[in-house]
Amino acid sequence: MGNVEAYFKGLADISRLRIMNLLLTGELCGCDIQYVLGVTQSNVSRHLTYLKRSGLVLDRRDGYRIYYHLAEDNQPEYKALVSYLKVALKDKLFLADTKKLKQAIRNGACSMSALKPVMVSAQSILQTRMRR
Amino acid sequence: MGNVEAYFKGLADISRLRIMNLLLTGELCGCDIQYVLGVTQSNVSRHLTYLKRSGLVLDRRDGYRIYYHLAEDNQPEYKALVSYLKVALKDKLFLADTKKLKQAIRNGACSMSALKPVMVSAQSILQTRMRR
DNA sequence: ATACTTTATGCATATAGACGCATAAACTAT
DNA sequence: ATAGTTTATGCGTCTATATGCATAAAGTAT
Repeated sequence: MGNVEAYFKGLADISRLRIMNLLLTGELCGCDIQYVLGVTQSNVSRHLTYLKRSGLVLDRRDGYRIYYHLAEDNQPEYKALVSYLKVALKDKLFLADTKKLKQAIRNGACSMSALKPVMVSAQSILQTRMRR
Repeated sequence: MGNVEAYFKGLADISRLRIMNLLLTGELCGCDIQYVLGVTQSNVSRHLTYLKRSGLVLDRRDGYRIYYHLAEDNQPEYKALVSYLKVALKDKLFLADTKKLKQAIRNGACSMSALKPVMVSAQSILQTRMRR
């Protein structure tokens, strides 16, 4: 499968578009993404696997967290795609997600807890809520 | 479904990417596209229906032919997408398709037969071949 | 009317995608 | 060791796509 086809298949889903929108703001761990999207953990994991398989996203492990980021591929195809996404992801849903992410980070969500170990992560809040 | 999501779903298939690549060169009827892609007529028709439903392609009837063309949407999202496609569709397959299309037109394929009614269309050649 | 060209669609089938639940796996912390 | 946090995956289910064949539908031409 060619790169372009893989890219489009990777982006042909609203959840994955929302994830890409969040990753445009920088590197994130899965629990941050789960918190913003409000879906199950397995759902986020599978979409991230799909994005990695499509060549759109890379990851790195840090402790028990895995941080995901855009592929930063040097190929002009990829750079042009990222430019397009920045223009295209302007719907209410995407803006709301970005806002929610920023609030979560301000409130000491997952991506901040490396600096503030006392804070609990976004996912742990979410899972506690779900158990009730 | 938002525009962007519909666009990506519309482009998440190699046949539809090949069709978009051909339409970047200008308006075409279905039989031209069928000839270049070398697939069945119902296959082309269904992919074109999908592209129309996604808002990527429009059509107009002229006699018993239907001509398909890019949507020429004024929305910046769409213009940026077309710009991206022009950059991204550079693989061998797409270049070969474009070349084959130009040869077919030179040889009096479907899209030329309005000017040269004596010529037979690309599809009629193809269907005759298939019948044998 | 009839034959011809082009396009669309009903039907059947096969594959891929999306989802939640439960659980495993990787790693940390005590 | 044991408990906790985060991520991945096996399983079942449901929906969406992709495809070809045959045929209908729309329009042309004689």
